[in-house]
Amino acid sequence: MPKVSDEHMEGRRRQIIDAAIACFARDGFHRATMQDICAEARLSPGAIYRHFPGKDAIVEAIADERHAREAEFMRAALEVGGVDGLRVFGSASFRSLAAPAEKRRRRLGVQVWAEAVLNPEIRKLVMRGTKPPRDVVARLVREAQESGELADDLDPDAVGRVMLALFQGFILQQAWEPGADVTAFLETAELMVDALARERVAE
Amino acid sequence: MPKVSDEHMEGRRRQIIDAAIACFARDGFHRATMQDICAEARLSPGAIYRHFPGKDAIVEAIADERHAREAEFMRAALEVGGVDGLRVFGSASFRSLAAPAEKRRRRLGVQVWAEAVLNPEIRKLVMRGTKPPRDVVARLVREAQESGELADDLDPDAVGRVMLALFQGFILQQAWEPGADVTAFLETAELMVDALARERVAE
Amino acid sequence: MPKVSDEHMEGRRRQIIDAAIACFARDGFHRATMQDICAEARLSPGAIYRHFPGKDAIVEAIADERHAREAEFMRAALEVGGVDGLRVFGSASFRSLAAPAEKRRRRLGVQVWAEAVLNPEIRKLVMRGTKPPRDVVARLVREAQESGELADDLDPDAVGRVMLALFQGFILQQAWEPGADVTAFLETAELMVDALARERVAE
Amino acid sequence: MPKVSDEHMEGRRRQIIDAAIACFARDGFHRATMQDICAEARLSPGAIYRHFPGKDAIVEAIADERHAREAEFMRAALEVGGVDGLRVFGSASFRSLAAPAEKRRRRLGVQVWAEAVLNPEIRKLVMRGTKPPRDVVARLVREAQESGELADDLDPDAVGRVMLALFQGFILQQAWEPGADVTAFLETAELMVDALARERVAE
DNA sequence: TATGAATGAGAGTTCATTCAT
DNA sequence: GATGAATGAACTCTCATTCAT
Repeated sequence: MPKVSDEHMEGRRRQIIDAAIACFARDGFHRATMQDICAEARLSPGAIYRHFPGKDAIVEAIADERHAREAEFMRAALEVGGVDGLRVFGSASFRSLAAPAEKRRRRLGVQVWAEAVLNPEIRKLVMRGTKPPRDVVARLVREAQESGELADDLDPDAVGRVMLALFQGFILQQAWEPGADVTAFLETAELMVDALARERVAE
Repeated sequence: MPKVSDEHMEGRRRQIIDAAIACFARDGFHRATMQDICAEARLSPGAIYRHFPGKDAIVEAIADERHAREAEFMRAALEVGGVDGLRVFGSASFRSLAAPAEKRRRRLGVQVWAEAVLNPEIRKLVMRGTKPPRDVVARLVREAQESGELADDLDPDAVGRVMLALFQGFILQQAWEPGADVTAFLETAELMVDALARERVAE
Repeated sequence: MPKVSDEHMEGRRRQIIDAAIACFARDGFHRATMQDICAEARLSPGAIYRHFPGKDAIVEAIADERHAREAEFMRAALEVGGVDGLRVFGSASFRSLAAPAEKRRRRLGVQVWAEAVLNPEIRKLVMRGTKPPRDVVARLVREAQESGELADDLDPDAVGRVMLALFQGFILQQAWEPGADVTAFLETAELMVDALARERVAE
Repeated sequence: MPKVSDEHMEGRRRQIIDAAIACFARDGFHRATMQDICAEARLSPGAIYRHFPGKDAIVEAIADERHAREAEFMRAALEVGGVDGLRVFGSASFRSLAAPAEKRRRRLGVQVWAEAVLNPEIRKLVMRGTKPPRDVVARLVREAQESGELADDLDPDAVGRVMLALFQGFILQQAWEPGADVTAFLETAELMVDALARERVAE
């Protein structure tokens, strides 16, 4: 039972992870019980423990999954390059999170962040997801500095952190107020980036 | 020791809240047990339940306390007014959170945010703390627009949200990496604000 | 401070017992807390523990109080004597319990009975209250047998138990259904006694 | 051991109820702890909570079980009918409770009564058990009145209550004094019924 | 004498995890 | 491989009782 079993295994993992995502987004990691996840996945506890050694492992699997989504944006941004690449990356990332359908994703994200503060294992996983985007931004900033689009005194890594912070704050605020004005937020963020670039051009 | 003063009562509340803050920052709301809080406060369960009807109430009391800290910064910023007020408010707020001693405060803050996503009561409390700073920023932006320091097409409320997002992302990142480069982050954020203002002046 | 203190002591005891009666009748012995009794008595725990060594002692004091009420009926019944004395005693006892105002007394009585099953101390007290009425009935029956009013084959002690049982069942049923038809019950019970006597006369 | 039969399920319920009956009869509802019941049932807390949502539910299940025992007596009594049916019902019911082996049952019964005073849910259940016997008695009395065996001025429902009261008082007294003279009590009660009937015949 | 804040053992209940079937 | 009944440690919260004031 080799190949079929592997596919089956993978299918079960997905089924469990999806159920867990639904439960965790709804109730948080601690209030969601394994029984809740079993019910949501329509699986028995035994079946779940065959695929994950415990509740924490499911949390970790979810934390591990969170990145990778932006890989596509990053590739596209790097192709464009420079300040325009920055803009592409920024607005693509924002838009991917702003959709109402992403409400669950945002709620879950905040849970993962809080857990990452407490649990080094989770933190490692989460940072494995946040580091690449920051590096992409830093690289784009460096490119823009080399081409004269941006001032040299900007710290590329710090810009990476600042842009990440904007995303994070945005996700958090939307998790609290799903109806918050998303467009104005994005536009304002873009204006700030543009200002940095435009003033350079204006010199 | 009967008939104690209100001061004593208030002192006990502080003692419990401080103990709870320590426990929650260390282990999170859900992993910290009432026994942990009792041990930390060197008080018995009964003593704690005399002052709070349950664990949730302590969480709420803590969430309720989180704001008010910025009140001083806000007052100062409004006195200065305009883009300079914005700068004062921004750097004061950042600096107040960047100190290593605030590590616990940052960790706890992230816990509260996650809880606010799940618990409407906590959310209400948290937003009662985030709304005034956002409003102060919006007011300073409007002043700056009236005096011509900032472009009219900036949405003042959105700027409030963007600045709040910067703080939040900053706290989160520092909660994960207490050694992250704080100065560069702050400088970059200030550069962005300056850019908005400078380009206006440059026109 | 001799006499004044004694009166005061006794007054406090009454105050506490009355409060406890109210609480126990409302919630039962186990659900009523010492705090409830304190609140009802408008006294502090310390004050109560000065007069009673513990909750059980209050229960015992109450169980101890329950009898004595019928002493007057018993005296009157013995004066009348014979079957008529039986009738006097029966209807006086019933009537004293049937009044709506005695609802609390009935509820409390049932609590005490249940406790008496579990607690030998309480049981002793309760039986100290039930034995004399049974003995009075037995004595009246013996009188009636001697005067020929009742058949000799009646067991006087058993009649005492039967009459006590009628009271107890009546109290219980009324504790469950305060609106139960009391008059019909009493009349039926009297008819049964009368039948015993009448048939004797009829011979 | 998954997917067990309904029989197994029912068996566990019995096991738990039996353990609870033993504990409650010994210590009362409030002093018997869930741990006691677990120990008596040789089951873990979790196993019990799979079958009952809480301690109260076990109490209710027990209160609900108490009736039904008399169903057989009632059927037999109704077959016989009239005053003889009354006698059959009475002595069968008494004898079923008088056996020393029923000591536990009597103790538990008194606990349930006390609880029924406080808890409407239990009361409803208990009265669902006491109403049918009362109604059977009332029906037999009516039959006896129609056939001239009993006087028309007897209130059939009140006779039902009186007979129930006799049982209840008897159970209570025996719960207090397991060695009380049962035979004499029953004989006296029968004499009272007989007297009512005999005097009618004698007219 | 009275107060009431404080104690702390222990209550009912939950839930991550196991394992016989 | 899947099931789900069972486990039992650990949780939050209660409340009879004490004792410094």
